[in-house]
Amino acid sequence: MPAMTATMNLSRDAGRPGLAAPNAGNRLLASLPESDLKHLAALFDTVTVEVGEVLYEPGQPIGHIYFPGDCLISLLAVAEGRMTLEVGSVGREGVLGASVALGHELAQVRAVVQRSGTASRIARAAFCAEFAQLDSLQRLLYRYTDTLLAQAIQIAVCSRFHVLEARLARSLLITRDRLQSEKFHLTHEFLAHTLGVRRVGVTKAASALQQQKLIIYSRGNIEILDSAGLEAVSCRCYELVKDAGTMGMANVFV
Amino acid sequence: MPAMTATMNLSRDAGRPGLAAPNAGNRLLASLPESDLKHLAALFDTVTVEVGEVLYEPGQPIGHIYFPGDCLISLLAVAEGRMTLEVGSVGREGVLGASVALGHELAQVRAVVQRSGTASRIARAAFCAEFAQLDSLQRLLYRYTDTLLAQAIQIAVCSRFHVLEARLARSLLITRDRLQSEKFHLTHEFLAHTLGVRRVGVTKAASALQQQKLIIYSRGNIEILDSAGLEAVSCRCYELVKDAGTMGMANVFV
DNA sequence: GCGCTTCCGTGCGTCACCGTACATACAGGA
DNA sequence: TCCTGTATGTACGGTGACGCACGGAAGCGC
Repeated sequence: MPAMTATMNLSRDAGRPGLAAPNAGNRLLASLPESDLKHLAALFDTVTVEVGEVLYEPGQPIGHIYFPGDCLISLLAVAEGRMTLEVGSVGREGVLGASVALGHELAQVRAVVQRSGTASRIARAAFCAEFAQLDSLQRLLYRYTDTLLAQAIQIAVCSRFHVLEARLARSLLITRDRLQSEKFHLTHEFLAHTLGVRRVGVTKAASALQQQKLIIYSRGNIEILDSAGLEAVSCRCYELVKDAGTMGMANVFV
Repeated sequence: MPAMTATMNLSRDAGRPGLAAPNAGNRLLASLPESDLKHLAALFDTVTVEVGEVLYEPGQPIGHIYFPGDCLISLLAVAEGRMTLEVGSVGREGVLGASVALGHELAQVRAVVQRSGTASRIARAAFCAEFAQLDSLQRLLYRYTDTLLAQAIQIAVCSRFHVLEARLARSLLITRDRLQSEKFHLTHEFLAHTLGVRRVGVTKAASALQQQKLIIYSRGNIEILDSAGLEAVSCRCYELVKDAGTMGMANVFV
């Protein structure tokens, strides 16, 4: 059982110079009309979240809605016991917990910080009130929820039909895309949770990828050596999820 | 390879007496404000769809948006080859293809008629135009998309972690709830597609359920004998999906 | 009654992944 | 330097599902 600390490091960000927007770099918020954005600004905190932090737990009430800046949140669906499966991830293009505005007060999935960073957050009551009034916000959230659905569907088929090695390759490629870096930190243990398999399973698959000189890793520090080769062994789900994650947003963020 | 006929039996329904609403009994449409509904009425056709009919195919452009009346549509995510997995189903409480209004012109999943019946449909262009103007419509669709997401997530974990027998039981219970009947027609072949397994796998699991006197079946005619017993062998996903499908709609359809 | 299609049942070898247990290796603090 | 925790590697029997193939049985049209 890994250490998923539930501690919370908050740091109020009282308007840095050069940072015009009151958000922490979240693109969903940034694409709101200027007037709506100003109106919302006062209701937001900027917080810092750390790797491993658990923001939501299934069945627990949602206290705050998060608009990630440079952090990355992993959405883990939880079956009984310690069996989990990543059904999506939320970065600066998205939002976490928006469904409270539709009446779902309890979280359905576990939300774990995959990369630490900042996020703008807003209390539930305030968010619901604003949601009811701002059509621009509703529209954005609808659009984003639709892309989450597309992701979840693709992950469902993928984890049902594709072998672990291909799924691991896909997962690594997606992580690379999101983090914009060929090197990142992910232990086999963490990957096991996102892929819904045993840790040993990840070790076997990862070691196979390493023997093919596609990746190299040591104590959680993973580096992608051969991006094209990795795509070759990965399933097509990579491209599908990748496209769904960006294309859906295309006509919003021009 | 089963017969999934792509034929299309259309039958224009020019306003039956006693049928005040211009929809075919769809509750999503019914919950729109009267004024909006009247405005939409002229744009809709009422069509009849038959079991096995394929309304959408992944990667193919979406021509019409369907608001089911008494028919039931199964959403099958398709991996390469003939591997499919049901990620949700759409009845009178929902809508099929609404995501075109968000710019997704191509279907992501296969949509197959599971029970024949009527549906109100509208052409894509007309739908997009209305969507842009009617806030009430956007709001409803957002809410429904959110419940679809909840379903898809639950199905993803379920098909990853739970054994076939439990998943089959869950699937049968959900079908019963949707069809409001202890008896319905579903072949092992069809179930195999929705569960993402071989037909023989379904036969084995179904035969196990039959030996436990939970169900009885013959040539596609399935009857649930012991509802409680079936719930016992099914996974908890049944209740979760069931709740998600109704509770999300609670404060709309009072 | 005959043939055809649909639907269901069974058997067999293979395989990916599981659960568990144990071993090694590196890292950082005391 | 030791020590403890984290991270990774290996091994082994078990099993649920796979792919394939074939057999039987029930309905339907002719």
